[in-house]
Amino acid sequence: MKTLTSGEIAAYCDVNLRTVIRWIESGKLKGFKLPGRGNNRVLIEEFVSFLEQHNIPIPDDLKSEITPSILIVDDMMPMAKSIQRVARRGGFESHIATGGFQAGVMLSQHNSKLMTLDLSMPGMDGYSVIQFVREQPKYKNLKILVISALDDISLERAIKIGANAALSKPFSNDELLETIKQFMLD
Amino acid sequence: MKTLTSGEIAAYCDVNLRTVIRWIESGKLKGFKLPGRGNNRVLIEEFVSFLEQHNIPIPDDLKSEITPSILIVDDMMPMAKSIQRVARRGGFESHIATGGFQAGVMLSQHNSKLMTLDLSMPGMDGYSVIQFVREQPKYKNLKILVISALDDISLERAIKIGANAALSKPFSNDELLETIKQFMLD
DNA sequence: ATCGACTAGGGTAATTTGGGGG
DNA sequence: TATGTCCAAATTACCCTAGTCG
Repeated sequence: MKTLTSGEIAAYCDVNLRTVIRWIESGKLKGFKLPGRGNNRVLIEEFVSFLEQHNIPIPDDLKSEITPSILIVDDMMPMAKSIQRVARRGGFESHIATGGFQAGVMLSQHNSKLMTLDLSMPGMDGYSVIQFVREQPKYKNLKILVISALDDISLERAIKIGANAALSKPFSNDELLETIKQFMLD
Repeated sequence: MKTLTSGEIAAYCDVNLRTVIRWIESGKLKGFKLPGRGNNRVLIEEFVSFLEQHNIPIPDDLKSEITPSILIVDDMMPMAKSIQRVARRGGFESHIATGGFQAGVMLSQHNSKLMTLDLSMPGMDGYSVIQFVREQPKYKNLKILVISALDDISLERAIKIGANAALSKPFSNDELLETIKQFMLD
């Protein structure tokens, strides 16, 4: 649980300490008070969303806390690494999950904006993953990019049940990067 | 009776160790001192109500202590339902995940205290699930109960890599309930 | 131009929090 | 690793002034 003090926030926003305290006390910036004499603390996520709401530029050292990333779900590590390289070329951070369970856990641990999903992982039903994700309100903004060597019918089915796009293997790195960009840059 | 050290509380609240000690000594946070050098301990319930009282966000891994629930991971719904019935008989709330991905997502959503894991799910490597969970500090308190029809060697292996207990099928409902109680009631 | 309401910031004293060495 | 003590730094409350806007 990373928190910021009112002083740190004042420095980030280049305003007076008192002003920050007023933001917090008026509820504009959500925070909480320590038991002592009520020193204020603000969760870093709250502060970032506060900055976004008011179109205040986000300092670089805070950006890393919330950088939207890509979750690459593929049991074939070479393939996953290859996708990761392409993502990195586009300047996007990514994480690799080689199994369904890991994917589910990592999805909530990272601020994933896009999930690439290999449909034909042995023993993992990609369709049910898509369906399950689409039933979760928490992930309604998550983009799903299906990557598979299956036929077009299968890809269309994936799209129909909630995937945002599908790439059939083999595909060029440029194609992949373009698709990634499309989702990551909104 | 689960307790926290002052250091753990300091980490949870992102404040200095000394600050925590002062909170305890001033009575703001109720705790007690060990006979030896007077090291402080705080009951987990006291700490949670302290957090609530001061509107301090409650860390995820403490939430499982407040409303403990069970995550039942089994692809065979009848089996899962059966386990759930037994759990309910003991008064425990539970959720069912029929796939690895679902399990991973639900684990983080419910902050489960106990996960029952069917080792022999088709296409899902239970061992790698156990290993992965044990690598996650966030789930260091999660108890894993392996349920399987596999031989004893397999169950021992599961225990060795991090499962807390193993039940081999078939087992009686009473056996299961006893094991569940053991973990859920600490 | 003046007023009133509001927001931001300055100064000070009191308190809390944090850091180092034992 | 946790504690007690001492000290420095940060934070807060309170009272105040300056600026903005209608």
